[in-house]
Amino acid sequence: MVDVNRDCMSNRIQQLILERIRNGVYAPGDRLVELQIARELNTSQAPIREALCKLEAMRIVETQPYRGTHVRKVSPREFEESLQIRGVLENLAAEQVEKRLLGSIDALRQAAVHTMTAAKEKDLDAYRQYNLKFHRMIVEASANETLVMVWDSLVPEVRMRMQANGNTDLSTLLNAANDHLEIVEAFAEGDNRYAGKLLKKHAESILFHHEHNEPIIKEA
Amino acid sequence: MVDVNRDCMSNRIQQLILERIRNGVYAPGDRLVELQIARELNTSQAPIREALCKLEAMRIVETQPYRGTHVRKVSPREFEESLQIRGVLENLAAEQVEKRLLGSIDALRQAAVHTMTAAKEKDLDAYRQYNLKFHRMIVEASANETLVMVWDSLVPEVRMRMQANGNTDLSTLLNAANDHLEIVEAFAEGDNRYAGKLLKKHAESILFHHEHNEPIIKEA
DNA sequence: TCTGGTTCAATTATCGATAATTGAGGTAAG
DNA sequence: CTTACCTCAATTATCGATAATTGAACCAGA
Repeated sequence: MVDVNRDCMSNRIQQLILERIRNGVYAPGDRLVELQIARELNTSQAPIREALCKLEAMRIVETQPYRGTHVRKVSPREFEESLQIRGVLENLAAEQVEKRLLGSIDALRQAAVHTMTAAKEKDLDAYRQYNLKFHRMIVEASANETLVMVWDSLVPEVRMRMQANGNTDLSTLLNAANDHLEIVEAFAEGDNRYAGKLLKKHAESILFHHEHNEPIIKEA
Repeated sequence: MVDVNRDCMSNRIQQLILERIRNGVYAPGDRLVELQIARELNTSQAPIREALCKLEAMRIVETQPYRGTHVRKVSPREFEESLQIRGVLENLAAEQVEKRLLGSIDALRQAAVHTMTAAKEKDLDAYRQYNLKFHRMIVEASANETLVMVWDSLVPEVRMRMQANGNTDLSTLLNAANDHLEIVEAFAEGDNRYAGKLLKKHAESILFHHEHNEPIIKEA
């Protein structure tokens, strides 16, 4: 029995569904039937609806009146758009990173190193984890809460899309991990502006790889 | 009796509440009691909850478990953060605007002219309306749906904050409107890159005005 | 075959009632 | 006077049941 300890039922359910989408239990396009989940979790329809409502807000699922809720599909196009936007957001973040916040430069470097290790070992899960951590650390270091929120809102799409297609050949990962190391050093030298430019280029470079890599899964 | 014609109750209610927040019927910080609104609108609690859930997703209101929902207050800081982010987003948008989409260059110019007219006439409402239109047209012209969404998500905060404080002295508006005209001409000449830079500077300039203009209303 | 209508099961949207939680106010011990 | 502990009214979270809507299957007439 899966059980997350959170405040209200609806929040726990939200987490549960999110987890299932991550694990592929619910795949993009799948329909989520409220009463069905309710029965399974021994609750009523209400908390399920709320959970789905919040997930819709996160753009993880899509709901149409009287027609149900589906796990959202992220098109290659949308993936590319998100990536590009993340690029400029991270560029902005980097420029705003303050010295005092770079006390965590070692932690950042460590995350970067971890992505490299994961890339070499072809450990995709580990790569994703540390990649996410690396980028988020930078965004957080900007001390710009709104920026963090907006950035966060774009992450699920990227993750979902990465899950969906196989654009993860070794060279792409290695190049990306190498970018990370360069970016860390730019920060270490206090050249935030340059770090920002590298981050933007980093995003564009992944974008390039993606565009020239035929997606394995076709959209409907 | 206010009545919006939309599909489900919850959507209509969402629109209604949104309208009331815009009109100041519900002010920032106000608490929205579910059953109270339900009684007023002759519905049950459920659709109200859903409407509030969606508004929370839009970051118009804030909800804490068992502690209710309040109209969100946008701090000067958050306003500034949003503005800055909009700046880089619009910069990106401008770079992506395609020629064929600039068939609407006249419409864009018209919006810009309207902001100038409104500024001269000190018609704040009109200014807001055309300012919003002007900026959104550019973002839309990028043909980047994700960008439009992210940008949209930042607009309510700006509006709410503009409503809350009085940083609208004539010179600020006139300068801003003048920026608009310059931006249009950059687009007209096909120099999207330059237009993008102007847009970013435009945001920064408003930011500057805002930072050096003591907010009238203090935060709690 | 096609088009338009009809029925029906499945599902979402809404309802009215109940359980759970909070915050305010009171109260007594220290 | 303060702190910890109660009590209770107000409100949110959840429940079980019902109304509204959809989409598919079926059917009849051109």
